[in-house]
Amino acid sequence: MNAAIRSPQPPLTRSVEDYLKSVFHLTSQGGFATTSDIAEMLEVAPPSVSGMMKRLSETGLIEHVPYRGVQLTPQGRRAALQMIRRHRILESYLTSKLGFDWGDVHVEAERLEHAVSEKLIERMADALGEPRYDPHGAPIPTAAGEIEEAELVTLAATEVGSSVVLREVGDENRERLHYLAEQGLIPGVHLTVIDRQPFNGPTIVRLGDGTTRVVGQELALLLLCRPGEADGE
Amino acid sequence: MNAAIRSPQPPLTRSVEDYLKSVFHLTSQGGFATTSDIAEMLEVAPPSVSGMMKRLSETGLIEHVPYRGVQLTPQGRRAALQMIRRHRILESYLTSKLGFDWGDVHVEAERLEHAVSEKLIERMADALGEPRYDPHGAPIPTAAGEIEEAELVTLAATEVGSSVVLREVGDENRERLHYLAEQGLIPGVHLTVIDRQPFNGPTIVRLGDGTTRVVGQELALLLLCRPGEADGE
DNA sequence: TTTGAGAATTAGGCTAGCCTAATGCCCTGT
DNA sequence: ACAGGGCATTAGGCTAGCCTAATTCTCAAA
Repeated sequence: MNAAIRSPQPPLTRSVEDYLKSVFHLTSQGGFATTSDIAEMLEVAPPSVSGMMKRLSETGLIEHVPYRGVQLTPQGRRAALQMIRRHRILESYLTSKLGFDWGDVHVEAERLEHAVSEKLIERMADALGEPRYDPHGAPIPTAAGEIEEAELVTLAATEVGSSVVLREVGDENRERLHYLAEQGLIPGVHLTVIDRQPFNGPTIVRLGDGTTRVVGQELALLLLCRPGEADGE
Repeated sequence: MNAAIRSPQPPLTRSVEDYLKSVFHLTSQGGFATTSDIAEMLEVAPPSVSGMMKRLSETGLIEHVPYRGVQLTPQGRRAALQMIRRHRILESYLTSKLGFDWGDVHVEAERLEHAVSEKLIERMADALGEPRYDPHGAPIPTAAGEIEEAELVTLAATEVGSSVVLREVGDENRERLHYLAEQGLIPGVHLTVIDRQPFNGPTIVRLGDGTTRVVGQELALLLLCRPGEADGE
């Protein structure tokens, strides 16, 4: 067993790194990542995914159950978390130190994450004071490969009358992020759920300053909240 | 003429960017860059260069005179200078803002220069106060694509008895750069050329603080100096 | 003026990643 | 129990970049 382990393992290609990240995200709720989900996420054709999955399972980064899907091996998970750490540290650095807008950092980080050295990432993390969350509120894996798993619920699923804290915005679309920031809907803000219209209608929330927002279902599904009155961070 | 120009020109690949940089450096003294020089600089086989030169001349980035060599077209020169700007801004940023050693920044910048956006480079340049020289003293091209051309002479070619200012270290080797820094031989320092041993022997210089250094020919060829008593920068 | 060394190019092959078209598998609904 | 839809996989092809081996060109020296 484990014939796939070679001592000086070759560095991963950009493509491989992207595939691993996709599988990580698609399996974060448990279960398998399917070929077509990966294909859609990476914007490639399904046969390209099949081919890559074969290669990755040969090198021991994923476990492939034909016609069922894939999961990361511990080795694959480690690599994926490293990429996610890079991505989120980069996003944090670009916003904090170089004045980038939170709607712009994703694409920038997406390219840079494949080019930065471990050393550079740790210097950035250090300069930032070892941040635990990126600008969108997503947890940053530690250098050791641990990631916080919070139990968050989408704003669309909160109970009317309850109070929640917006913890994370699960989106990377520039325009949507700009809009949300304008509305003051950014990680850390306290929300009281005033009402929700039926038939997947909008959720109405009150912010800390007493103003209200009407949040459509599409956006409400992206706003991940921690229930309860508790204070943020 | 100029059928090669397409309106939405495709982005250059990493390889192409590297070839253009090589040609730029190899032709900086005028003349043609030869296939084998490019091959050596990029550590590829000569036929790979021939193939790439063919492609690049088809896309109008270089001018290829078969069996003679290549030169950059204005378009190719623009692209090369952009890469060099990126590289040198990155080196400057890494040393100034993230505490990197001047011996380490080259390899890091070499990877990053292909992944950074124009916007990021300009933010970095801005954060640095639009630096004109990188940590090794090399001039940074402007965003508009202009680069300073100074008339420098290697320390090995200076006149015994003259005073010079060390302006630039034309090297990217980690160990050599560390050694030079230890010796205080960094851009900006004033040197008086005390003596030079015959048969390509070492050059002996006195620093501003009165101490002397014995600089072997190999290193002396890398130290680019501005002659005369004039003050630095 | 010829010749041969050395440089450049052409010929032919390989891998990584992608594609489309063809085929195969799985499972649900009748 | 099986037919068919939908997803996955295999088959076969393409490009960018690299390689080695074979060939061609250039130029200087005899």
